[in-house]
Formats: sequence, C-alpha cells, structure tokens
Amino acid sequence: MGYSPTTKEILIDQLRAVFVARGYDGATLSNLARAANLSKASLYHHFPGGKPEMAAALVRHAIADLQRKAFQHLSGSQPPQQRVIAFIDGFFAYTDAGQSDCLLAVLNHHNTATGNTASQQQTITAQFDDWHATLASVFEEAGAKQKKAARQAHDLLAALYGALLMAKMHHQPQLFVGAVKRIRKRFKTL
Amino acid sequence: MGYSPTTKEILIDQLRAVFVARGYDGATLSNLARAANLSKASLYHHFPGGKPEMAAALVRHAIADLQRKAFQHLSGSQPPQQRVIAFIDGFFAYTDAGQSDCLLAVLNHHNTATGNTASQQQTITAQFDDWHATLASVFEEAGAKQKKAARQAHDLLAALYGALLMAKMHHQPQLFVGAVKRIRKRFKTL
DNA sequence: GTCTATATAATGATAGAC
DNA sequence: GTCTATCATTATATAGAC
Repeated sequence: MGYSPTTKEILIDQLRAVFVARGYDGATLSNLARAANLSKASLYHHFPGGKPEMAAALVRHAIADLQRKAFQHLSGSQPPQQRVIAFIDGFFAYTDAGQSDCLLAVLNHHNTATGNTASQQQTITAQFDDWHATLASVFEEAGAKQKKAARQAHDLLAALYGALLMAKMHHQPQLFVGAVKRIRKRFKTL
Repeated sequence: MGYSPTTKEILIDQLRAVFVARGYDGATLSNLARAANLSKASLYHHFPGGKPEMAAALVRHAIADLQRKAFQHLSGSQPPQQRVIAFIDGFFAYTDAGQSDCLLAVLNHHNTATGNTASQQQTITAQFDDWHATLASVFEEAGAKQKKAARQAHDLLAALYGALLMAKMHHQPQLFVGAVKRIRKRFKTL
C-alpha cells in the first residue's frame, strides 16, 4: 500500500519549495501563503512563531529526509563499499536527480540574516559534522586510516554538493546525473 | 609601487561583502549604507538604479576579478598541466583561502528574487559556460578527448566550489585549504 | 482551521538643502 | 557628493469573525 503524506507534510513541502527557490529572506509570507493556497493568517495558525518557526520545522524535516534517503544507508550490514554506493544513490534520490536543491545548503548560507536564528545554523552545522563522522567511519571500516578516512568523507560530500551547485550554475540539472556517475566510479574502489 | 584602489573600488568591495554575507534579498539598503559609511541617498547617487544596478556592477566586478585571479592563468604559454595548477592556485587566492565566498555563486541562487533581474543570472551562467569551455580546452591540450575534457573541467570546478561550500557548512574555512591541496594533486597528472 | 481587515515596522526610493 | 526628511510599498504579525 502507498504512502499517504499528512496534510501538514504537504504544507511543509510546499513551503520548502519556496525557501529553496528564494532563500530565507526571499521567501516572503505572501509567497509562502500563495504556494500553500492559504492566507498569511492561516500560516500563523500552523506556525505561531512565523517565519523562524517555519524555517526551524523545515530544517528538522530536511534533516530527517536526507538522513532517511541517504545517510541511513551507511549504517547497514553490507560491506562498506556497498554502503557508500547506496549513500551516493540515496543522495541522488534526495536531490531528485539534481533538479531540487538541498534546503540545508540554502539556509546555511545566510549567516547574519534578520530572523534566521543562529541556532538554526548551529543545528545544520552540527548535523553535517555528525554526518561527516558517520561517513568517515565507513571509510575506516573499508581500511583507511582515521585522517585519510576523514579526508575521503569530506571530498565525497564536497564532490556531491559541488556537482549539484555546478549543475545549477550552468542551468543544466543533467550535468549532475553524469557527475554522480563519475563520483560513483571514483568511490567504488576505496 | 603598490596598487591604489579607487574610492569606487573600495565602495564596491564594501557592498560586495554585504551581498556575499546576506544574499541579494538579505542585503538591505540600510545594511549596504552602513557597510559603506554612507547614507542610503548617497548610495543612490553612485547607483541611480538602486539595488539591481548595484548587483549588476558587483557581478561585473566579480567576473573580472575571478577572471584576472584564476581563469587568466589558463591562457598562458606554459604546458597545460602547469596552467591548470596555476588556475587552482588562483581560485584559492580568489576565495581568500576559503574565507570569502564567491559572489557569483551566491547571487546565482536566487532565481526568482524580486529585483534580481533574470539577465543577471544569464550573465553569470554564460560566463560559467565560457569558463568551462576554456578549462576544457586546456584539458584537451593535455591530451584528453573532447567529452572527457569537458567532464574533467566540470569535475574540477565542482570540486573547488564543493570544497568551498563544505568548508562553509562546517564553519571551518581551513578545510578548504586541505581540500585544495588534494585537488591540486588529483589534477597534477592529467 | 480558514478567512478579511488591520496594525506596525522595515524596505526601496526620492526631494531638496548644503 | 553627502546629508536629513519623507514617501509609497511591502513585510511581518495580530485581531476577531465565521
């Protein structure tokens, strides 16, 4: 049987699209309300704290989503090489084959934005530190020493996010598809 | 004798810092005026077109800066391998060793922002397409076939921008230093 | 839960003095 | 070239009816 998203999950996804496309400051309540087919007042019913609370909920949701779709695969019982590949494919799925940007990367940028609390940034940074450690431990399992494993983990994440960014700069989401294929090959033999 | 920046160049650099830190929508005229030690009205004297004109001038400036510091080195008379290394080092210098973000990447994101004209995005995209072609041609000179050279160029740019982004996500600009060293090694033998 | 209407603050932008 | 003062618009946020 299929998965039925709750109405709140639908709402969150509609809001996420606006934040991803326009950034924190570019996402106005009018934009958000229009995307959700709601009035601004109704948005305040769902998120009494306004935009900061929306962003906080979206960040939590995005972290859970990326964890479930990609990093989850690093904790399986398969050999480490296979887990890394599964992670890469999961990340590919998370970005919708390069057509959707990562909300965490988008929201992380605005360091000093007005209502975008510093704690949000801290949450994102802490999560990425954690993810990096998880990925590095898999590379250690595969035989790499600690420092090398940390470097490999960093390079893999940079390659994925860099490919996503470059595809966006060239306005060719397809470039991400090819880039991920090459990243896959590069990390197939650790 | 040292290089003396004009007052307008100083102004542009002050404004650039705000746009890089806060993005297009997050950079308010109050922010910009404060950073430049000017009133909002004075900013309109220098840029009668307001924020869009500022952004246009900043994009032109950033393109010239990145061209001069990094991509310029691809057009030398040295062997292609040395030119690629010089380009990587130039990009490293452009980002101030990973401590400064690339304005072009920042402004490219906000696709549908209010006053951020679509033509600005087109300018950036066209410039990156051009830079990619230049870099690919150097890889071709080094012996790679057309398609492989294009892939190598894409992967190098993705690696550099990805490393910059990841260092920012982890709030550790130092990570960029190490990442660039590894990118250097990886592309030393084409 | 959703809406209309409204309050308050901030933003982009201009007029005009110096 | 710079400023203060001001305007029109938009933004965030709330009140209160249904």
